[in-house]
Parts: sequence; structure tokens; C-alpha cells
Amino acid sequence: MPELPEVENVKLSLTQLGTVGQRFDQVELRRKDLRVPFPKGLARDLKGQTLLSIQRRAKYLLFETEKYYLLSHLGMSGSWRPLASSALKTHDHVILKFVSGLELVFNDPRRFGILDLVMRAKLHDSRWLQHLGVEPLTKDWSGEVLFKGTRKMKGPIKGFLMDQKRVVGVGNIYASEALYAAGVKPQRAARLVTRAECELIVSHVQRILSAAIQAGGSTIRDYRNSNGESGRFQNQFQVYDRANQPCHHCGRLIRAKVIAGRNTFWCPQCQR
DNA sequence: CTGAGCACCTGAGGGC
DNA sequence: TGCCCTCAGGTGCTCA
Repeated sequence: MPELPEVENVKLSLTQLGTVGQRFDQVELRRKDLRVPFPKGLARDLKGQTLLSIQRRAKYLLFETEKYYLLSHLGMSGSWRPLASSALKTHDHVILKFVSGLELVFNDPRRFGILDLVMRAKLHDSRWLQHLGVEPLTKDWSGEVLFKGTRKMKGPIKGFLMDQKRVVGVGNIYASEALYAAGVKPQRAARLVTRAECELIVSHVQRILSAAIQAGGSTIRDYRNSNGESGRFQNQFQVYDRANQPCHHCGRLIRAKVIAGRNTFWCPQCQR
């Protein structure tokens, strides 16, 4: 489900619910694990902590409290919603209850998500964050950084963009979309991408991620923000999930193939 | 170090 | 209607 724009929108919608400033009360764990076991003492430690902010690092949500960060990764199918008056559903695995009575439910059918609690000082050394690369929407990322980072890389440029150790937040949708916009074939060896193309790729990744954030993210099947709203950026896809449909620019049929382990879409005419 | 393949899990959709 | 197969927005691990 979620790449950077979707996680960013979950962050924004959770904040809009008025969660920040509220004090945690009970935390209900309705099973013992997701991809990994819930940390020991999660419920006990979080109780009484005040939620100071909700941040995003890569595709992780960071719930900041006085002593801890609660890390949440949505995996492929995770979502947060207020319980309000709605009934519990299957795959509702965690309920964060606040003193005010507000309750946030984490639902994740495939259970590829992660929930972890780390001490504030150890946040960036945590097993989940320590290997992460640069944030794409900051000045720390540039054509020069991409160019230098790819010079010895034999693998496809698409795989490099999706590798969270290199640059974070770009997943299968936005990698295909950005490479189309930049005119670079996704299967091209990263080290053969020119300096000028690196500039183009960075600017298009940044433009597309920003536009997708503005559009509320992309909903292919089931993505919803925490207000239950779908994204709208899927209406602007140029290549993703458009195999055998005409390119909006040249009319050639969009091709699809597994590259870097994931189904990948490109225009054989517009991308070289 | 790199890159490929596999594993983790459920549900939707297509073909028969 | 039901069964079987494939595929899905992610990422950590193992192995060569």
C-alpha cells in the first residue's frame, strides 16, 4: 500500500484528528506480533506518555513521546483509523487508547507492518532506521548525490531508486512514474545513467512525490488515510499498471516486466 | 559490498 | 458456486 506520499498523508490525517498533545492510556494488543513480535512492555511503557508529535522518516511513522518513539510501518496493507463508534474488524491488531477516550486502531491483513517502541536517544540506531538512506524531498538529495552513488552500480536504476539504503520513500509505483518522466528505461544499469539524467531523475522524483502528497497519495486497491479518504494520484499515472495501453505522449504501448523483483512499467519510445 | 531470490501473509480477481 | 492460480503499494534475510 504505502510509499512516501501515502505515509505522509497518514501522518497528516492522524495529526488532523487532534491526536497530538493527548496522553496515552491503555494499549490493547489483540495478537502477539505482526512481522515481528511486539516489544515487551509496549503497553506498560506507553501508558501515561504524551504524544508530542507525529513525524515521518522514510516510510515509517514516528509517534514522539517524552521518553520514546513509537515506530509504525504500514507494510503493504496497514492502516490507522479512529475506532469512534465503528465496530472492530478482522485484522484489527492494535488499539491505542488515549485518556480523552479517542482510540486509534491499527488494521493490517497481511501483517507485513511493524510496531516498535524505542528510547528517544536510540531512535536512529534502531534496527529499522539505522540503514536508511537520504530523504528525497530534502536538499541532501541531488543529481550529484545520485550520480556519485550510482557510478559502480551494475544493477538497474529502478532497483537503486527503490533501495531504502540509498534513497528512502520511493517504492514500486513512484519509481516507474519518475523514470518515465525522466525518459530513462528502468532496466538501464545505474552506472550508465548520465549526470544530466541523474539531475532529471531527482527533479522528477521530487516533483512526483510532492504532487502525490498533494493529491492525497495513490489508491490502487485499499489505501485510505486515517480519515478513510482514498488518494487521487492514481488518476495521474502515466505508466504504472498501464501495460499494453497507449503512452499518453507518443501512443506506443506501455510495456511491463519484472525488474528489481517487482512488476515495472515503461514506454519503449519515450524512455531510453 | 552487491544483487538476486525467497520468505513473510491475506484477499481479490480471473480462468475453468 | 467453487477451486486453483497469480498477483498486490514492502523489506529483511540468505546465499553466491
